[in-house]
Amino acid sequence: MPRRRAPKTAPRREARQARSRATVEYLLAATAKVLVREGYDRASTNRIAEVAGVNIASLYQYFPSKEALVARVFERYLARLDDALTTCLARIAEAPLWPGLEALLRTFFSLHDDDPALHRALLVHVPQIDRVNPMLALRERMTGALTAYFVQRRGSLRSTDPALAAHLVVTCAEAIKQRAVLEDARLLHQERFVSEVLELVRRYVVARPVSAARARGRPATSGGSRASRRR
Amino acid sequence: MPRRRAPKTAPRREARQARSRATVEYLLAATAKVLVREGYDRASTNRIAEVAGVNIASLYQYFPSKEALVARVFERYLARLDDALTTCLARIAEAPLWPGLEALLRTFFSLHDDDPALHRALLVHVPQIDRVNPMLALRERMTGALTAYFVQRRGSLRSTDPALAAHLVVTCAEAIKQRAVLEDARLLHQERFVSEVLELVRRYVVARPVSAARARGRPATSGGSRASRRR
Amino acid sequence: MPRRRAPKTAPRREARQARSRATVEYLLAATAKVLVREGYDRASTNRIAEVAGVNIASLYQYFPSKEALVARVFERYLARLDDALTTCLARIAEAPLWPGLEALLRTFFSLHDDDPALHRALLVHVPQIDRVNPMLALRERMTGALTAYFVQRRGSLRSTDPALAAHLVVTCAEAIKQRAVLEDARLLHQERFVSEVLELVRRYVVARPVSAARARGRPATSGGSRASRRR
Amino acid sequence: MPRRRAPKTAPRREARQARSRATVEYLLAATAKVLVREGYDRASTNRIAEVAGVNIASLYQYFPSKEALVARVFERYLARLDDALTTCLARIAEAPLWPGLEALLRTFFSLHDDDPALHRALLVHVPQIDRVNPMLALRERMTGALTAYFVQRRGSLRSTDPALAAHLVVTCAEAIKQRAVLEDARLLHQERFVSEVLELVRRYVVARPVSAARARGRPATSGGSRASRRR
DNA sequence: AATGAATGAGAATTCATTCAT
DNA sequence: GATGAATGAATTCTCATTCAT
Repeated sequence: MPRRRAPKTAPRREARQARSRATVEYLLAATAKVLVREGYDRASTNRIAEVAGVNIASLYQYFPSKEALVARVFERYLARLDDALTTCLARIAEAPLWPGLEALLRTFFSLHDDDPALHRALLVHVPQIDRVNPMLALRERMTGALTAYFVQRRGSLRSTDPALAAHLVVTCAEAIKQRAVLEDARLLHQERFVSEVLELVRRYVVARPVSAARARGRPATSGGSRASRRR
Repeated sequence: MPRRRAPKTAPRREARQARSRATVEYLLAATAKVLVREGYDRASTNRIAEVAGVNIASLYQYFPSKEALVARVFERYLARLDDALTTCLARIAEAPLWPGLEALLRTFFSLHDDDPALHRALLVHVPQIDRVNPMLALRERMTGALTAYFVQRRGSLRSTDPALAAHLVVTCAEAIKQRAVLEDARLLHQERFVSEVLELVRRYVVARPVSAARARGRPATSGGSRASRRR
Repeated sequence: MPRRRAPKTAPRREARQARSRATVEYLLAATAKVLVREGYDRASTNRIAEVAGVNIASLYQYFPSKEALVARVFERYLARLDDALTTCLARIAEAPLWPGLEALLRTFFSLHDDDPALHRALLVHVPQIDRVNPMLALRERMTGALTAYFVQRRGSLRSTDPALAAHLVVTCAEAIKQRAVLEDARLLHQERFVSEVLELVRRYVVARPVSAARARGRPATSGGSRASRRR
Repeated sequence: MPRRRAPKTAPRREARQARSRATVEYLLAATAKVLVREGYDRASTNRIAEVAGVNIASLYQYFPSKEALVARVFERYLARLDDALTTCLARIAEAPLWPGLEALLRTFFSLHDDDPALHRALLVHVPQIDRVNPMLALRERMTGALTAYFVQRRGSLRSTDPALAAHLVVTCAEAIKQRAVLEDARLLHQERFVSEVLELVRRYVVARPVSAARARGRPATSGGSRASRRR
């Protein structure tokens, strides 16, 4: 089993024609499937090609390594989340501190269910420090955006260190969601759970905790439907 | 590479004699070393035996699989943390809600540096859902203990769901520490960082946020030295 | 077919017990056989292991690569020649220029027939510039020894550059033998052929070409049987 | 890697049109380049096509195999040498034994530097017994021509076996040049080196070694510029 | 005539694990 | 009880070559 010292992840040849694009799709679908059913370690390139019904050599024409395949699957999986968060960030650009942040968190928590099993597999099996790990990139982008968001609302922010606050909020929110996905994804649909998490964040972030009544006012722009459900 | 479907982890034979015990020590030390230097995937039993200077057949006399070796290393690595937390829990058995919890958290954050590289390797490479993962066990025990702790102090607890509160506190604390270990272990020594984290937890946990002055009173029993350093 | 960038040739583990030594022998024999029958390119490690009746993994326990196997076979094959030449060099240490050189050349030409097919395969298929090529080493040693031999007999040497003379003599002798092995190994047994070659060398090396009669006097110490056969 | 048992080398289709011819040129240039830079083994048809900027299927439209490509490159590389030797042979058709032979050898030694790296790659990596190896063909032609040349000058020839003499001369000359190309191509430009080699041949070939003065007379027709440099 | 795509076959190498002494 | 040796089963990755459009 000759292992590459530094697994390459750059795409090899781009699929242009319809047929090859289909091949790539089969491969990615098979990767997800194998990842879910057999785990990262057992997901060999041969197995993936077999499940995809694609020749192993074709696999290597489009992906230079197993890592590249998994990274691509991961990226795709995160793309929706990325889009949703980016959209939400735009929407709350003018919102006050808390309603905006609440909307962002609700968006984050609500978008988890494309394929929970795949989500689990990706979280658990993909080594987390990999520079390629697209979740790291997303996390960093989010931390940056949130820091900027906090800086612009310094007046309402309790902490004097917006970057640190953003770091902690992102870390906690991600961890809470991650554990829920791994252990019981339904939690993320339960308003009892979600609002408890929101409370945790709000009390940390917002400068002078407003009265509970005001705090529970509807979030700025998004997640409204969900927010109203609470009551 | 014939992979066992269900990796065994039970110890095979008690190493009672001195020589046997030495062999086991060599093996565990080698496992840690290889894990750190080459990562989980590259840590083969052959390699470990070689580094340990132990015959591969002897390795299998004491450990039924690679997983068993790694699990044992992990357990050992967590043993100190486990001890410290258990001790601390005993000490704060009678303490009020916050000082006790602060002491517990400080203990948790301060005990991270036996071998950061090993810590990193274990965190990153060992699949996290593994039933064998001793960190899951520790986490569950801690969540249970904290739930009990909260139940006993219901009056001071803000949340009406002690179990959920414990879950969130454990999840966040673990995630924050884990990220620090992976990215910059020195953070856990910086009072600015630690007290920000404590603030996050305190505001969530404690019923009526006491004034800052009272909140910063010294913790109940342990972590005192560190706490006193603050002022 | 993941190819090593720099093929390793250092031996891996030495075979100590009788059983493993036998395994190594089988492997080397199989390497020679496959080399002869199928050529260097077709001689895969899998094929060699199969022919040897040895598990492929065992092969890799003793040899880190195909190159290492071939190099070992080559070394062994050259060992006899090396020995014979070294012995002869000792014998002619005190001999005059020509008889000594003739003895050396006769030794060189006569020792070719352990396994002509293997010889052919080695000559043809093993890339010649490979630093590992043991023939290069032998050639260099011989050139050095011959240079020293010439220096000590400067008076009788026609050329004023012993190193260059040695270089040319070694080059030509090797090439002539090599071509004979490749095309018609019997030539090396025909005195007509051999003495023509000797004449070529003698006329180049010896200062004042002695008369043919004297030149054909018996060589100093070795190769005598063969030499006497001539007349 | 499905290897043909008997690699075909016949050209598949005449490249009559301009574009086709250009394609062929690109392919041959790429073959040479890859051969030099990566060696024979690594020179895959895919790689060659890629470097040539030619579709792999087009490659197979003009060359039936990798061997055919390499053989064609080899032929081209030898064509100049072949031409030069043929021309020289014509020129010395009426020359006396030695001056003619000297001219031929000087021509042979002087024509080596089109692309030493390619020369080296071809010498080292192309299996030498290959029936396709164009150097064998050239060598045979030269040996034949030289035999005829010797036969016509029997009177001046020392040996009584012109064919054997030609064989030895060709073998030695080729070997000397080959080693020079592999180890230090500049040697072939140094008159000290070349004239030593010439001396070796002259003493073997010419019946009654003429005096040094006469032997160094200018060669018959070609290589004169170089020869004149000597004095 | 050219090209994008596909592929069967196989090469090198390693792993986890068990035997026989 | 320790050790040298052995091994079945994978794994990654490439090659020469052919199709289908």
